[in-house]
Amino acid sequence: MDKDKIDYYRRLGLKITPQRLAILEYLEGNTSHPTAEDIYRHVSEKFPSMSFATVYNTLEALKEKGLITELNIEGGRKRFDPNPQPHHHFVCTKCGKIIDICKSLDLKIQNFDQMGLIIEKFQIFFYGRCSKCK
Amino acid sequence: MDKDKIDYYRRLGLKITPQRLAILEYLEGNTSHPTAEDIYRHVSEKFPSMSFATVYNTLEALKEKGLITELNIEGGRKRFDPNPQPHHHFVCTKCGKIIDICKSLDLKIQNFDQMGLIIEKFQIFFYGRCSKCK
DNA sequence: GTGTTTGCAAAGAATTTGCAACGAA
DNA sequence: TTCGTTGCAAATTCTTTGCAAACAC
Repeated sequence: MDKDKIDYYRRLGLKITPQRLAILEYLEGNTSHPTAEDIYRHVSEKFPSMSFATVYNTLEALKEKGLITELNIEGGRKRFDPNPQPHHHFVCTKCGKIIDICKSLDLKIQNFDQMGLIIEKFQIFFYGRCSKCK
Repeated sequence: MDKDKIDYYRRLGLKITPQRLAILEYLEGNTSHPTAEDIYRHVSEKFPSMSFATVYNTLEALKEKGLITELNIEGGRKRFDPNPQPHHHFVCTKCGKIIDICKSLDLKIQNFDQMGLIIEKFQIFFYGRCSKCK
């Protein structure tokens, strides 16, 4: 990872340790929506002494900075999504694959103020069959 | 609960035990999106000997019959929603309250077939502030 | 009677915590 | 030097399982 990017993370208030760097590198451009375990397995190849606590720690820090999103999808475990642009998700009900749906979807979100609600963001989960499973 | 309703559940293939009845009664019309623990706490007042296994058992059976939906919302624990009509959810990012959004939302879900995806259903989570927290 | 459900206790998965040692800035 | 991070192990939290007894139908 280049210095500019590291400086960017630092300016956000993240201390950059080698472990964190490895996690950031693994997440960068990753569209597989990994679980904490996926991240642990991958990064601990490079840092065999690394613990889960560090993974969760780092993920929590990244979440606070808005660099990743936590996805809670049926199946229990949390998944982490480093895609910074607003998007939605398709979940294959057979194989479990999660696909980013990046197209912007027009949604009439008027009338929420009448209900006294202020919407900050919304997230859509589509469920169905992916091209391999249909 | 009246006999007709019980018969309805029986015809779905559910054996109706007193514990299950109590769970069904608790869920009927319930819009609080309870966790398994909420259900356990409430029903165990009537059946102090009841175990969590029975709660999870029953919820699993109801889920299979399509009578309830499982919601996975940030925070880790599963929530259960007995509202049978298609709807979406608003989650208050401050107090955690979950509100049903029952209005039908037009969503252009064309083009998914071009991506090779077959959509069975979709679910929208809105995040923001509720009337008390804004 | 038959097969399912219950309750218990124990196991299991996923995540979080306490704390001493370490290391980035 | 300072304060946040790491690694370890243990603790928590939430959910599931195995099995004998009880129960619905």
